[in-house]
Amino acid sequence: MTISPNKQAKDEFIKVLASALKAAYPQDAVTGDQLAFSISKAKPGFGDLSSAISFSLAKRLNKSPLEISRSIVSAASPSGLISNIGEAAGYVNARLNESEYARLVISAINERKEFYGLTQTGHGKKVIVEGPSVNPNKPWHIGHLRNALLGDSISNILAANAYNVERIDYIDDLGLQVAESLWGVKHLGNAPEGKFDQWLGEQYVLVNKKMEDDKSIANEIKMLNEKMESPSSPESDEARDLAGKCVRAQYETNASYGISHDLLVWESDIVSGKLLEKALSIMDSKGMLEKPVEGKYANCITLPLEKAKGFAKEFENPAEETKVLVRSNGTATYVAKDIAFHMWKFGLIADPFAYEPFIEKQPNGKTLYTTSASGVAALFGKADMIVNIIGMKQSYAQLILKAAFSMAGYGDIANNIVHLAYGEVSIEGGSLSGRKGGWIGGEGRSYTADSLLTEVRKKALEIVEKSEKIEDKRKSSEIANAVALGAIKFEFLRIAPEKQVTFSWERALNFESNSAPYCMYTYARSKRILERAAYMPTELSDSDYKQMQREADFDLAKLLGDAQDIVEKAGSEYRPNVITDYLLDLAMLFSRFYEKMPVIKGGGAKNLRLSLVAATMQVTKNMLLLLGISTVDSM
RNA sequence: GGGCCCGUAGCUCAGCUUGGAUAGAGCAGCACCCUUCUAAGGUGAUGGUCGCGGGUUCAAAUCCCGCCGGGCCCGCCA
Repeated sequence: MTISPNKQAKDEFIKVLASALKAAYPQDAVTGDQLAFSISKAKPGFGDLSSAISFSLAKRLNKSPLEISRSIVSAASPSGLISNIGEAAGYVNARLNESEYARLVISAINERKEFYGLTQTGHGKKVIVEGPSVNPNKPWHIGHLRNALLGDSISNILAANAYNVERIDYIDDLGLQVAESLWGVKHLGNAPEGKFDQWLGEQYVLVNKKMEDDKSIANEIKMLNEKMESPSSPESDEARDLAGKCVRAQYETNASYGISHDLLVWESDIVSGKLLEKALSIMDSKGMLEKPVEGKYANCITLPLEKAKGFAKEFENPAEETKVLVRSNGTATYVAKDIAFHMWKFGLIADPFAYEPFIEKQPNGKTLYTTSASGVAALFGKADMIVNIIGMKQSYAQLILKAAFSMAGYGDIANNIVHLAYGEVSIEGGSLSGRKGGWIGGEGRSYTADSLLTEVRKKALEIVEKSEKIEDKRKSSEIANAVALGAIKFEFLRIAPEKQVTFSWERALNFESNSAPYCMYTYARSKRILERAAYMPTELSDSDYKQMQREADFDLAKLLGDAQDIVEKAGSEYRPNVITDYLLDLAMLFSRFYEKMPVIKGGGAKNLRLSLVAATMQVTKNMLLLLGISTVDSM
């Protein structure tokens, strides 16, 4: 496995520093880790890499940072990728051998192509990413879309870091929301029309309005919900059937956004598979549970939280010292089902599920499977790590989940559950409440994921149709679609997950700078250059590399050398915005290069610049793909 | 009462995990650049008490403590 050019340069700088330090201060050992830690990118005008090691040694050596840095520089002998060592204000600055470094970067990209930027960090460990788990009784609104896009991108990024990723979508077909919708379908007397999830979501809003006037409906629905919970009752079949229709419609949205999953897990299958009983018996055997016969929690099964006190601050002084897992009426709470589900995810409970295909062919070409009453056994679950893409609101519930594993003695597992808590999406002056219908919006524009795509596509098509660069007009709608998808995805993913988002049509419809279309545009421009030049990849000679100018040419090469480190960072932090930031830097640097540096008319530098253009294209494409965004050849 | 997240330019955001050199982008506004590889672009100028106050440190947007403002949670809802 190749290590990243950036790391290679850093390693060589460390070696140079280490031997200089040994010569200058033989008595004082400095570890490689310390040196690695001290190195960062140099500020513009100070070379390429900087070490702040003199500052951390100052006290120990009882010398000023300036003095130390000078001693290091005079003892240093640059070699390999490091062409020069200098000193400024206590920093030790290194300059890279431009030709050698660019050669390293360009040949790595030429060699690895679509695999350039990928890492081995995950070593094939299995990770389950769960999301978006939208209730199966309404269409996706833009908040669900944020969840789905984060999940999709994080899955891609983890896969790029050599994790074996399984994408699971949990379907809560037994919730009160489905009961309400089912009641509506039975009693409102409306016939389905249009996209089923949209229609069902509207019924749900109507039911909630009706409930405000007629309190008795709530009781009927509660009874309906209890019947649904008992496996193989007519009501449970009806609910599953209704939810199934809705999920199929929701997966049309999935497909239009180019998102795929591996498996649907239905809450009703968790119940009929007796996961809960198995989970409770495991917890009982660890002595974690209580079954009070009197008092507030009479006839419940509860999880006392005293033992969780050391696990997190939240449990030190809680309002409620106990979490109910099974209610006095015998039904399970959400947290109980989630604990059971996670025991299955980690393979602590033998797999009771049967599986069958739900959608034969998704955007990624793979089949979507579902848990079901009939079907075959398969290899799902048994993960080493779990990433749950779930809103910030559920932080406390996710914490109890982790604490439960910790209390059961599975500390490793508790540490391997990652809750990616993302901030809520709201709209200007309102919320996206499913119940109240905030997502329906007004004036013909709704806040569903479907409607967003339609609107953005319309705007993209207007612009695309004006473009003179698109020779084949039949391709216009295809291009507009790619641009619209890119714009939407980028706009969500560029914001750090934990931030709240207030949706704005103005920003959603802006395709300039800080956007996917900007990155896609630089790709299309590059593509045109290579076409015009009838570019064929070739090995560059020493004299080609000698043509390189530090500004623009080398800056670009240097940034291209960071791709692998960026992918690794995005993966370890579960932050797609690390990728969007990098892409913007790259597109910006390329745009400057494009303005400043003639490529085809670049004379002696033509070969080198063509290679740089091709390399930038490849890296842009690879990184956009991690966000689920595809490129177009012209726009 | 307790806990979690956020607060950086008029607006939308990076940077904070691991403290280091003049705090970076984009949008809006101002002045420019298409006979030259796609102007969805580029250049320049303008715009900042990094919420406030302490502390630690040679060095704080970054770490610690305390406030203030916004959001969320602490259910036999999911």
